[in-house]
Amino acid sequence: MAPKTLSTTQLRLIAQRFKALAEPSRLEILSVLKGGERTVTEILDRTGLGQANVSKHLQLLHAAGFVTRRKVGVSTWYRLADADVFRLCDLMCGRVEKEAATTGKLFTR
Amino acid sequence: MAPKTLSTTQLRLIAQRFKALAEPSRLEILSVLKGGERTVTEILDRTGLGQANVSKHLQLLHAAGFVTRRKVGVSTWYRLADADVFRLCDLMCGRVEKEAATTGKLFTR
DNA sequence: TTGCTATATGACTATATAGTTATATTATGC
DNA sequence: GCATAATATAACTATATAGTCATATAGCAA
Repeated sequence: MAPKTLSTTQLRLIAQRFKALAEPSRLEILSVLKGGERTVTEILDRTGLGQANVSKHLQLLHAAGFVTRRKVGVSTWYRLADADVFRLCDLMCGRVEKEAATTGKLFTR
Repeated sequence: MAPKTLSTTQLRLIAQRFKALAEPSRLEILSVLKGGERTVTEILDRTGLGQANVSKHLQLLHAAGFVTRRKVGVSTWYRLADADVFRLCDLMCGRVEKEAATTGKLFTR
């Protein structure tokens, strides 16, 4: 079972994973990967982000365990590691929507 | 129902909330609040963090909607806004534990 | 070999923010 | 009024990192 209090190390590890989800660009990349396994080039095309930038985001997401990858020839295919990303983002998205409902409406775009 | 794709604004709002959970000190504060409503001074005593630092973290957590507060006399009592923090942290904690199980064991402390 | 494509990485800049110190605010008691 | 306590905030420093540009690496084709 889970311990009552978390060690400093555990707090750092958990915070590090939240940080991986704490950037709009990375959330956008994950959103693309929600559609299925993709190459880096496909992610570039669908997000419009810079190549080096996407590559670094993918390294970070991989280090955080949110995506897996496999190399095929000259390409690298990335995919979501599991369904936790959905659960986490859906929870957060629900909060934002709920707040928008009380605060007023979400600005258009 | 949830939209298929998220707008830039929504991505920013969701990322901002993840960022609120992306710091060990804030996770520690939330962990303290898991034990119930607390004043700032109580949080200071239990975390050992600096006063100004805790105050700023609490402002941020409040702005992100994770905690509510009420003033009583000269004190401010903070408490968790809802149970989402548990769900989010438990999900992340589960990931860290699972990874620790495969990677090797978690370093002691 | 040369050239081309896909991806990764190093160097750099600009920005955000955690933490600290000092100060301001606000409520209470005398 | 004044003093004290609890909390918030402003100014500052140090560090982390998102983004960009240039370059490196690696596979494939001719």
